[in-house]
Amino acid sequence: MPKIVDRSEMQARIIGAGMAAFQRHGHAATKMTDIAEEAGLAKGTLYLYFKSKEQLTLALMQSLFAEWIAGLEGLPQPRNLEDFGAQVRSNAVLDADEQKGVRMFFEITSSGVGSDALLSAAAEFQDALGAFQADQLASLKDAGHIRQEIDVDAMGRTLAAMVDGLVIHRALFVNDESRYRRMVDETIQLFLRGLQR
Amino acid sequence: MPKIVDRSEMQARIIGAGMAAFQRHGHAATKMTDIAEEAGLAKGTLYLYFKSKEQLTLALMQSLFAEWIAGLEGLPQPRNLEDFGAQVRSNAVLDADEQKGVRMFFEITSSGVGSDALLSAAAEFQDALGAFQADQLASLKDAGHIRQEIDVDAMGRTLAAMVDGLVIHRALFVNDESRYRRMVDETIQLFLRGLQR
DNA sequence: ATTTTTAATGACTGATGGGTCATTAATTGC
DNA sequence: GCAATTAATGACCCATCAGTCATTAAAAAT
Repeated sequence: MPKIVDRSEMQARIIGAGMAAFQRHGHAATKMTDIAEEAGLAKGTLYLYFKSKEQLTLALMQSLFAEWIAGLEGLPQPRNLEDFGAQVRSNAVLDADEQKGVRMFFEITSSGVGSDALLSAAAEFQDALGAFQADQLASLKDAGHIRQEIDVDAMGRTLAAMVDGLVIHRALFVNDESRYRRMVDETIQLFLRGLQR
Repeated sequence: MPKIVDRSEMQARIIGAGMAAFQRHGHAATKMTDIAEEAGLAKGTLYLYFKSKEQLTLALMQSLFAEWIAGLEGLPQPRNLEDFGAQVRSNAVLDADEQKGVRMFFEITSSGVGSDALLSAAAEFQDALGAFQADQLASLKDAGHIRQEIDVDAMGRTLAAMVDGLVIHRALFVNDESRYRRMVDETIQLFLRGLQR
């Protein structure tokens, strides 16, 4: 006799709406009402699925991390340095929506919103990204394409950080697309030269 | 007969207090009262010198940019690649206070606080940083220490972005000091290898 | 010392927005 | 259709905080 609802489906719907709202107006400026409206629900309903804005934000970010990590899973190991460069490029060149996502990511992580839980989730995510890069590097190293003395773990994490640097500059400071393209080109050159044996 | 006060000195005092407060608790969580208390003033007094929190934030950031840029002015041109690597290292390795500053910088720029004015000031600042790096690279290029086909302008801006990537990862995600040191080491190696002719 | 002028103050206001809950709507089983 | 149960709603509550302003303090000039 009870009305039955798929809880996790509902949560996903709310998270999707939150994503859109946060990306449009920023996290701080987004009201719970905005998210509700975006999701086609009333504000009170949100609180049946998340007990606070902070918790919703945490769940949203975790879902984003999972999505981003999943996007890497499918990628093949690079056969050579050119492959690797192409992959770096595709990580660094983002469309407008992805740029909004990056901006949101850094707004939320750099303000202390979800306090500890969120920051450590973000750190874990970055570690996973670094591990992915390290894995790619390791396969290049095994195949003899890069110098043997490279510490692939440290370098993988470093690459993740440097690509983040590019990407956040694109999202915040570099409006000119072609200018950014040149930056990415220089980056690839630097990487290829710096890594090759 | 009037009581006379040095306006810009007072503004500097308030900006200093704001800096401390923002770094301690984050920009969003800092109340005007906190800043006033830090400055040893009453809240109302702040409004005699800045007409809103937003404007105070803008002035604060501009002052921070000026300070950071001034810190570069004194630096000598690198005589060789080792010099350059050492300079990159000193840009990337920050003490706890500087890390707080970095976090504040990205919190404020990635939320849309000062809207247009602040973002374009930040973009201008980044351009100045990039130009500084470009200048350093140009002198290395002239002296024949790096490859001639490098586009020093694009590469300078790129270096600024990549160092920002490292630095923000340190401020937000990498707690382990020695781990970060390894990342910086790998970065320097990559740069030196990638740039040298 | 007194006057004049501006600086500083902090109690107050008004708006905002996160979070609640009594009420209403839906859905399911019989 | 009806009863039972849970879902959804949005008006309401209330803590917070940016910004104001009548009042008080300070200092400069005579």
